[in-house]
Amino acid sequence: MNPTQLALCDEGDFGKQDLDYRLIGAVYNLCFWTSSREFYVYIPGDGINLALVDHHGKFKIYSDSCRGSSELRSRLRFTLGLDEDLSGFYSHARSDTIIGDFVEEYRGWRLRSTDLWWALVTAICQQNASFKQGWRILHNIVKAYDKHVLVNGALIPRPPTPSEVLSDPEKLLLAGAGYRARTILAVAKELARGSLSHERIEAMDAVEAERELMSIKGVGHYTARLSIALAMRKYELPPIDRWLRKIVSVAYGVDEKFVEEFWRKRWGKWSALAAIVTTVALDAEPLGKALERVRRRELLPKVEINPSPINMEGFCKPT
DNA sequence: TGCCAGGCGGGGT
DNA sequence: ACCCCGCATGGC
Repeated sequence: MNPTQLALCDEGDFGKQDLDYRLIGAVYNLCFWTSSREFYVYIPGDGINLALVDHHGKFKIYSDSCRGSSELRSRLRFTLGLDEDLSGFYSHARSDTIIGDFVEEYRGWRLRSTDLWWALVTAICQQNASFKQGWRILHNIVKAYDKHVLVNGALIPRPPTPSEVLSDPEKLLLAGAGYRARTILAVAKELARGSLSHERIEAMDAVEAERELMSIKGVGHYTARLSIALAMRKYELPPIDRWLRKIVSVAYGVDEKFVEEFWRKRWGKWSALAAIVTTVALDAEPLGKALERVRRRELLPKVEINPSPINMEGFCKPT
């Protein structure tokens, strides 16, 4: 299969301000799409649109069609979270027991978003899996489908589309998805036949969107909420898994049964972002180690841990 | 080697 | 409204 050739469509400079593009590009990004001075990010929407962004905020947008080029730039801003005003979140988070240190130190970070399809696949891969296993599966899925775009002579991997996954579902198992494959396929089917779409979910509020996504078998609260956060930048519904539930319960002395209530009351419209930040601050270490980190107040990411959310290079290396 | 991990649904009470 | 179990897979 030939790679899709992309042409330069737009370029410019977003400016540095207080943003840390290195972090924006690195956090929870697979190794195909990051390097030491720049990163790639796919822009959700029609066609294939890929941006190359350097650590000073200079960007190039490559496209297969270059339709709506003026709009692409603002969609890229959204994808990078450049206009997300986190001051309310940070002013509150600064004094937080768990993520206080992180938000002081990593103030220039923003969450990158993805399209709904890839957000769902990402979230499904995390089901009943450690950080390492979940992201390894996702990495393996990209490799298994072996799809690329051609940009300036460089072959850049891209995620398979729902139809590509439907036409070769076996590759999900090859990638180690296990029983998660069934859920990924269910999502792919709905997206392919149009009963589910990024745009439709985007138009809903978080509660409606969650209900809609949960109508797909295999998509529960966690998967729906993480997807809504990653794809829509709507954070009011926190994806609370066993890991976060236990950590919050220990760190704040809240009964596990009331963690969700506690968390939503504490973080309000930032609940999902606070949950994601917690995983980054603790390097998404397995529960036992993460609890130990909280106990010892080691609440900043450790550069030597690889793979970790801030450095997923390790997944590209043979184990 | 088992055991189990950032879920989930189905089937019990 | 709960509790409990099985489930594919791979890491430890």
